Amino acid sequence: MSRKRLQHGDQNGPPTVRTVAALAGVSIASASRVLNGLGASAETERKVREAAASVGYVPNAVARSLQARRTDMLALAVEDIGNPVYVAMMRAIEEVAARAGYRLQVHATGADPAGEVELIDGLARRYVDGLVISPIRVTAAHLTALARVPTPVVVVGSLPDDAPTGARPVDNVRADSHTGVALAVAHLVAGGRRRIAFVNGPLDTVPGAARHAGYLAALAANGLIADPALIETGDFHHAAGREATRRLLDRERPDAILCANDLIAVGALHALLAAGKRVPEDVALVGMDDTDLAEMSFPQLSSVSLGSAERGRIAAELLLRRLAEPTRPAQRVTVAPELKIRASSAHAIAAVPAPRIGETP
Amino acid sequence: MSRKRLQHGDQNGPPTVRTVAALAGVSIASASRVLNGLGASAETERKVREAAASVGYVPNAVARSLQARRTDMLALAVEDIGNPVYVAMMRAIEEVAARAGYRLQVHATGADPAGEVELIDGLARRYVDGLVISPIRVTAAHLTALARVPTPVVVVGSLPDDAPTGARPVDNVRADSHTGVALAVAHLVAGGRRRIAFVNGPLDTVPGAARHAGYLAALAANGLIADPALIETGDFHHAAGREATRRLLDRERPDAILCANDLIAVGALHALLAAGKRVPEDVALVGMDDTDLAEMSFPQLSSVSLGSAERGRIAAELLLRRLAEPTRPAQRVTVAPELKIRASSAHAIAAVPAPRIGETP
DNA sequence: CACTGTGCCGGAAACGTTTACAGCCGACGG
DNA sequence: CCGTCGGCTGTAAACGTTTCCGGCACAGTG
Repeated sequence: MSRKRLQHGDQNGPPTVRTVAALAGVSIASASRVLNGLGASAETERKVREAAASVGYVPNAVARSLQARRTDMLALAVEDIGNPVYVAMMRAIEEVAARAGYRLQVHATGADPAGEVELIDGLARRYVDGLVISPIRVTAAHLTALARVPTPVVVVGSLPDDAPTGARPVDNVRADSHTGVALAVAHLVAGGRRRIAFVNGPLDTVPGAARHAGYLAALAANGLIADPALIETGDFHHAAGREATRRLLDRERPDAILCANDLIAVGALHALLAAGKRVPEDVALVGMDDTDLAEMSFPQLSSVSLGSAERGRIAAELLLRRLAEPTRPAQRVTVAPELKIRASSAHAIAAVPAPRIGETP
Repeated sequence: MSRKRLQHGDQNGPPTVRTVAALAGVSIASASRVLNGLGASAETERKVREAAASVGYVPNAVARSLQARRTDMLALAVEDIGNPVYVAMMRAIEEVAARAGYRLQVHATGADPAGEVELIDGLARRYVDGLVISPIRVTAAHLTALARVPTPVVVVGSLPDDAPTGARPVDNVRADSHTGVALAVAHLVAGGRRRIAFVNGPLDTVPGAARHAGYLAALAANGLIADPALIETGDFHHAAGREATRRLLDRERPDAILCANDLIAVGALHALLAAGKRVPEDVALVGMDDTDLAEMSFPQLSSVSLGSAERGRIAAELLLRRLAEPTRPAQRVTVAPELKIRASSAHAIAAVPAPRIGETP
């Protein structure tokens, strides 16, 4: 089939600005100007608007993007878009983005570092104006990729302090797990608990490592000695939390359990109730992240909010700000943790504000 | 500032295919061909690859989209991207899309019908190749928008049967709430329950209406008479479920509660336990959607799976299929419900397969 | 030796916008 | 009466690709 290429005059496919211009009897420049609300005479304006309406003209976003060199789209990359923490983050980011006229694209990285790096490198294709990424492990490859990428990126989660702040400034928003854990431990101690177990996720992840360190520090700050037998690790999910707690209970008699995660905590609650323990009378339980799950369990779960939604909101705002102002210095924001006390760890003096770290009892 | 517009020869901004071509000493056509793996002599191939590597050339996705008239991007629009049902759906869609080389864009519509219609109409801007939308209420405006949109759309959820299957075929995947409710009721009846209450979401939503009708029909099929006092409605969330159940318990003595939703069911569980009821001994409890929550509550929650992930997967596949084959006839897929029996409704004969609807005991 | 394929190559058009620039025309001030 | 100015307008370039098509060199065939 040797059909000639379509010429401009043809009336195929959706109407373009030239269709409108031709119909209105003006140049495409004038048509474009009217359509964008720039100056034009009343007469031209009328003709163009009529023509556009009559053919149902809608501007093509891709062509506009090419010319404007912006896509009005942001991307979010997290390990698992089903994890409640990331869901909260995503929701906040979507909201900020939508309000600012940006659309949001999501990527599930599956915690594959190679895939994450590929994604970062892919930004050079410029299909997106900016990226929020929350890598669960940060490798050297991440850092070099970040240093050479031409598109603004905000990293949610800790970045090594010696990160090469390459040519491009990378904004960073992080949780303060360390203080968060301290709040929880102080609260449990204030409730008279002394054998405080800790069920953690993998130690080679950013949050796993931070929470482990925080736990040890908090025990010390409260004059307790860390007993390795009270520490269990699994992954960050619910089934792992249940198993880990089961192992723990077979071995020890903790009077409180701190979990690195609400998912783990819900699993722990399961194991505790199944073992006939009363919560909080026999064992107090505290989770982290303060996801929706915390309010949904019974008894309701005390949890340390690390501000997932807040971090998402801030990350999105930093990204927008950088898009507006590409050369401003890189910024690091740490959001303060907050302990939400609920039934799973209630005690007589629950109403007392959690003591500050460093106060030895 | 009256700086002259950049001319082609300049070496500003990121390298383009002309940069590469110039560097390799070939035409842009040849450069493009090599870069796309089309035919070229070994010599040309080498020169172009070297040039591309030396300047770190990366093709611009927007320009490519403009020329190819496709964006390799799909969109998902749901009321709330935080709702576990939609999260499951989104996860499945993202996976199918990613595997096929598409990216996924998400929109939270906030159940605003006007916004949804605007979104559908916005597809004419062609910033996306296809859309999966799950409107919680379907208005006439939705239907007319669907009929005129130039981009493939898959609707998840029921569509009126008399929907004008406009010029464009709209694929449709739906849950079978009706049968799902029937499974749950039959199971409860088989466990000896007779006063089966129903806590529903709003009746003017697609799922609310379907589940209500299913409940009435299932009671009738099992020879029970519907007691309006056993029916409560709220919204589809956890707090509403708790409140509704509280009201119900103040008034009635149900021996089972069926909830339109796992979120509602978790709220109901809360109210039951807080009221000192034993679950399932005093009151059996069954939710719907079989979200992750069901496994996380204690006791674990029986739930009717309506296949959210499955529906997402199918919707994505239908969309991809239609992109490949735009003119195939519209397809409607209904996914079969499945009752997952867990502790919250366990009974002596739980091992017996749920009786089929229509069998009167 | 003339003719016809066959591969490669480069020029240029096309995708659908926005916008710099120059031209035109009427008004207005000197 | 002339110069300038300001408002509109149209031409064309640009954003960065892909691809149609014509041309050219070379090999193979009669």
